[in-house]
Amino acid sequence: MSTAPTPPGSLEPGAAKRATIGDVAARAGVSKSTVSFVVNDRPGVSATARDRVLRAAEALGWQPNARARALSRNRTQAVGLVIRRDPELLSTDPFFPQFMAGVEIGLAAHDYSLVLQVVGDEQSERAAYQRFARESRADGVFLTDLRLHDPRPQEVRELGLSAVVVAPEGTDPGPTIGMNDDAGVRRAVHHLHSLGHQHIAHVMGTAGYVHTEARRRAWQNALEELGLPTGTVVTADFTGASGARATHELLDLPHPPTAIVYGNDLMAIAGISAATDRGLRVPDDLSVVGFDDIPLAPYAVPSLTTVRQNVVAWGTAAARALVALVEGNEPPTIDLPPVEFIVRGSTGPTKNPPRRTSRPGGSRKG
Amino acid sequence: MSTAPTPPGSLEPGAAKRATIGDVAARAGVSKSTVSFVVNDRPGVSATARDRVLRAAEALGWQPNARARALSRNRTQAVGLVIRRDPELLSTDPFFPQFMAGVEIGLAAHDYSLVLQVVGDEQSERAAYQRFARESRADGVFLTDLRLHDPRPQEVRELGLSAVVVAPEGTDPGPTIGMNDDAGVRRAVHHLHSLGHQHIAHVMGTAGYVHTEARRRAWQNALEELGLPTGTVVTADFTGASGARATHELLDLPHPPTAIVYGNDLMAIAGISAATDRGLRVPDDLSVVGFDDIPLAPYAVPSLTTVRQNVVAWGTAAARALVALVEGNEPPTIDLPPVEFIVRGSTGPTKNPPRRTSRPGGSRKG
DNA sequence: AACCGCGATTAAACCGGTTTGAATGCAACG
DNA sequence: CGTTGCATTCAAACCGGTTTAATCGCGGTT
Repeated sequence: MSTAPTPPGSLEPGAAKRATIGDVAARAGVSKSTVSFVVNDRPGVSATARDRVLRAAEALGWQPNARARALSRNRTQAVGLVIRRDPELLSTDPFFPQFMAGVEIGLAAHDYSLVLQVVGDEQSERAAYQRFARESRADGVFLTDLRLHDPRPQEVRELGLSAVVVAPEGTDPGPTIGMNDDAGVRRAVHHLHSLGHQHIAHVMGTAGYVHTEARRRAWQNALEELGLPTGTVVTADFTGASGARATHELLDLPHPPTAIVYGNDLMAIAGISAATDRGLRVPDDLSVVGFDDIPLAPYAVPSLTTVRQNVVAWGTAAARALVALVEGNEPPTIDLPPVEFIVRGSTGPTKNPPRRTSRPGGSRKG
Repeated sequence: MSTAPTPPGSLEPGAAKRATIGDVAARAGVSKSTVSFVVNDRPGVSATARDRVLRAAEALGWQPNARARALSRNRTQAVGLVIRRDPELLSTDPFFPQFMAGVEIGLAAHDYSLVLQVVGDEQSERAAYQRFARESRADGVFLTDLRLHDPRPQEVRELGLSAVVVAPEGTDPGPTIGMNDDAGVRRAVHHLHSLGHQHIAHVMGTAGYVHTEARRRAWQNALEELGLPTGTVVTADFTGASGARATHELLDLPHPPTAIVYGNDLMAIAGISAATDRGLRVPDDLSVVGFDDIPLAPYAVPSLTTVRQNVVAWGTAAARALVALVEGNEPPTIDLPPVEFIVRGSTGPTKNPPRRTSRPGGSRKG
């Protein structure tokens, strides 16, 4: 080993302290103001001066310090995202990773950063927004997982933060990004109907969320459109365990459904597992439709028919809208790709008349 | 209640200028320095003065402005995480969400923020670290997904960033957080051996990653320990498609394995799907072991035997270590929970002598 | 009475940018 | 030739904290 001159993590000797705007100004033979004007593309700088400044900045490897800039501009040039999730759902939920990836794409062109906070409960969530605002850590925030009568849009705006709500248009008076992804549910029900199903049940996700309710309503409306009798709905909470439980509940009914539309893929796959445990075969005895099209969906046994929404595109659109909002520009017109309905192996024609099955004894998953 | 000029909650979107340290000082009848000393817990302030300051801050709802503080302390009080992922893997990978959640827990006590950047390729990744450094957006970074001979630890330190490497101890000369999760693979092989398996193959994740290679080596070493013949290994890339492909490849061999240990759950579940498509039954004809214990693992059909590591705890430990590093404190001693090996339905005794099967015609998943 | 020592307190400099208002140079105009 | 107008340029104030060095107050010594 060498005579390791630097303790791990400390500044390297090579890292001479970074150049400042003053250094650049001195080298270019102009004032700090002129340098500032140049880097901010403001008029009133001669071509020669601009040239000298750029050359000097280049030579010194200078780039404006975001900290100083944030202070004097009173803007952090960062947006915040608060993620509230059950620990279990956190690592399966396909929404956030994709949304974040999309946000980065939308932010990339504008030199904004994304500040993240993961919280477990509502109280911490509120504290997170307050912190973004009070400590000036973000100029604006995304609001996701909107609930019915959600107080957050109002609250964060009172904190002085710009906000973009990620939900179908009309959910909130402020700017919203999102679309009626429940159109996918409608297509699912029509698909099942065309296969001959008459008893189509629904397993809902956590009650109270806008998207949960929207999916339930879409399912219900589709049944009405088709003149089918009112279906059975069971409330679950998006976890696998709840999906399995809800499935058993439906299959325990005197007249069990021949098809179930789930609020997400995780519950749907757990539903397949539950049905299989009871000796039912999917799709011969029971057809299953999920929602999300997680990467595992094609590899479920049988592969899962589901609904896919382009969440990355949502993220990009939301980011662009939020940046525009923060900077006081006109929000860009957004054009989101439509939802897709993907037919795989878990749906098929009704084959057998409903027959009673029962839950297998004692064994518990987990 | 006092006549505070800006009681919390009365903020109008536009107006609402927040109290500054000067306002607090004036209200408490002391200087800015004293206020600063109080909020930073520095000695040399009388109890009465401290009391008055705290009371004034409380009344004004004041909290130091992170932007100003960042500038004068030359420290942002934020740490960065760069996520590089294939789009497909992004939404299935259980690592990042859990790691991030853990990081938040570790950061919470210290008032640090987490700045995130999601990138697609190596070049953008490098640019992301440079940006963190040049624009002073983070004081330190986490380095995950370490590759063999990874240049990043060196590079980011040259940029003047503190760094904590998330990898088994000894992988890097600097501070590392992580453990030999490959011990789980060893237990998996022993488990399979005890069930009577002699032909245990391995489907590797993307080559070149430290954890990929560690798992392969653990599998190989375990075979040697048990005196079993050298097993077959196929390289895949952690995606479902690659897992299915690798599985077919193994089952096409003249002497197909009776058990396969996969580099992650996604590939393992895709492997079950592939085997099922060929008419094999899991675990009777083929035993399968995954890695990660994603929430879906219990709901695969059959449920998946796998290895679970406490990634949240890693995140917390990594965050604590990074904050200590940034602040020049002694890194805390870390104590990570051991990996767990979870036996479910996808592994069982060898029942049938290996028999030839073949891939089903034409159909493609997706 | 003059002096010391020391904790408490504060004025002022500083961090690195942005922004304002005034000064400068120069050409065109009356 | 004195003005005026315009494009450049820059010094200085400012953003809201932290930090340094000097000052103040006061009891105890000599």
